[in-house]
Amino acid sequence: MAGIDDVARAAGVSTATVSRALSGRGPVSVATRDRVLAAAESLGYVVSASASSLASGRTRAVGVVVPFLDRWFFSTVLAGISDALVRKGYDITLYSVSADPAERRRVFDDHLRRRRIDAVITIALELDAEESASLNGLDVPIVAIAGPNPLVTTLTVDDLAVGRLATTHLLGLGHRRITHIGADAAIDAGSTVPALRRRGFEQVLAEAGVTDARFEPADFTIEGGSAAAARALAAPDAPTALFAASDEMAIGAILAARDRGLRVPHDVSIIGVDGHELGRWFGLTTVDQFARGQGERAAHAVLAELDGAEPARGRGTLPFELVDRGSTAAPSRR
Amino acid sequence: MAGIDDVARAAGVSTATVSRALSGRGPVSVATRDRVLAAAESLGYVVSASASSLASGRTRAVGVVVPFLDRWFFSTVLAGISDALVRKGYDITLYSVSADPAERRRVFDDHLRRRRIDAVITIALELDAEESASLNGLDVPIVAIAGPNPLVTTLTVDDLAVGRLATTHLLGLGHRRITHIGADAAIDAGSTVPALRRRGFEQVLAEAGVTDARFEPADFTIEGGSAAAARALAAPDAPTALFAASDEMAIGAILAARDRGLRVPHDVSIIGVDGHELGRWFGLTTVDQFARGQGERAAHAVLAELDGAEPARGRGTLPFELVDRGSTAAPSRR
DNA sequence: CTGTTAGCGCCTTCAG
DNA sequence: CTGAAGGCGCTAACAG
Repeated sequence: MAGIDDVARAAGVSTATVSRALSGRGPVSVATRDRVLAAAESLGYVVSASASSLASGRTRAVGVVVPFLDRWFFSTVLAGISDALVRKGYDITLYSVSADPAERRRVFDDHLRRRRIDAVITIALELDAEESASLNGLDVPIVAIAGPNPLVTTLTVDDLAVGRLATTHLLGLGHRRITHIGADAAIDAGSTVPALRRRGFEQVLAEAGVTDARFEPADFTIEGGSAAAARALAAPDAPTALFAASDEMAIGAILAARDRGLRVPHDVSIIGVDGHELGRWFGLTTVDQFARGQGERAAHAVLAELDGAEPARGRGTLPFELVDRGSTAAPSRR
Repeated sequence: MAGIDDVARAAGVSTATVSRALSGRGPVSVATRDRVLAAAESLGYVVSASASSLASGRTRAVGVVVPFLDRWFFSTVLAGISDALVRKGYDITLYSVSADPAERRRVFDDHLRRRRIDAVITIALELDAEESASLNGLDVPIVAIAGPNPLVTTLTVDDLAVGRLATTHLLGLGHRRITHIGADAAIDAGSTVPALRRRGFEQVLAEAGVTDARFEPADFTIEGGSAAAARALAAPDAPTALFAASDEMAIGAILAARDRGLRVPHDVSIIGVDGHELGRWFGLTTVDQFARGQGERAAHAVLAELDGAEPARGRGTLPFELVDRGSTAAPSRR
């Protein structure tokens, strides 16, 4: 494998000049640069990441930390990040943190601290104080796609508003008996994404004078959503509408409704959150949060900081939008 | 950030000893080792990946190359790989190659050659000769999860047998008019996964004396499968069964059948391939190929080679299995 | 078992 | 604009 001195020799210059020509840092005459580029090309020279990193402190890699790889939202955000980063010549180092606390600690205390990355993006991770500190200690740009976390720079959807939007939509159609399907977190857990969506739901209901804010816990899977919906719909005074905190749960709800012989939206309206591609096939009305775009935004934010931009302190705001595909309508009964 | 000499000083030994104690390579007395470990721990020392790689040639990272991140099969295999690798202290560097040939070349000619990884796993990539050569030139263990490719070590499902199994199942139920929904590749393209599944289909049909091997091309998405099924079912002499080369297409086919008012399996039987988790919700009969397990297998294969095992030359065989969930039955008409 | 001593391959002042 | 030279932080012989 060719090294930098092979290129230097072939181009008749010093290794310093090769380095400058190839990295674009420091002045090199056009003629020299072309000669170097040609030599590098013909020798198939590619700079060694470790040598370059060791000498320069830059790695041309971004770490991405996710809690799940095999769920739609995460792989879609990841795809967005990858697109944007590859285009700029960055590699992605993937850190998948499991539920196991010991393994999770190892990722933060060991893997992430190997100085292998120039920046970090976390996706929907609830970082505790220690983890936030550990990330900040890396001394690299960090962007968290997540609910607001005062400890790191975040890019976040206003999930309170998301919850309000979905609920307002149902209320506007005339629904009064509405069940929210969401995470089981204690509502006062405060700022987690599921808690915010739920609080938005309750706020709007309260403002409309609806005192009956129903709730069924579920785990953000189709299966969980299906079970939660089945429980809700089995009640004697069944809800006329379901608001699920994710599209996967909403799809589960649609399947559960069908199982009970209920037509959507005639017998029960269902709305989700996410913009899952599958939603289209179920005619699912949802609050789209443009997952892929979130990944791209995060990547751009991180790249900008690496280019010397001011770290976007605090919170960036991510867009969301109601997409009506027909799974909600006015209630046919009261 | 603490360096190796800080640890050496704190433990009262040389840096060489610290290196040996921490890496486990080379002899160190238990007492010394414990002292070093304690010092490292209390200083929060983590070895620098670039310095260590440069000196040792090892990176403790494995590259994973995928064509898509946001499709179920790929993210599921990736999750399997990640699980197995993280447990051994390896990082994953992700290379997502797009359809754009120029970008694709950059991944093989530039990114992968930065000597940032100790091994490579490719998922369902059809490598041309140049790309295979490029990978082999890396001089690291390579495992390709893919159709047989003589140029690199592969871990492959016998997709001819998969095609035969699905078709035999339908034939056994009494179907004779069967449409295969698969990739549009010319059948003689030979050894690609979709081509093999299709060939298995045609072989079994021919052996049973069925001369009418129907085919509809599609792109492995729900949407494509739906459109292909719609075309097939619109024919005057409509098929009584559909064999889709992926579960996503099979789900699309189920949706298309429903759209036409057909009941599955009463009016039309449908079988897929993959073991997609969603299949359960559609009662989809499929040939499961255990995607997550494939990732784990690949990771273990690569780790074994890194541990000095002989490269498993040639092809490893991956399991598959018919899972009957009820979307196939005897034809009700002829 | 442990310390000393060269690098690993490249980047980056510092002169020229 | 270009070259010389000293590290970047760690590992791997080689002695002892």
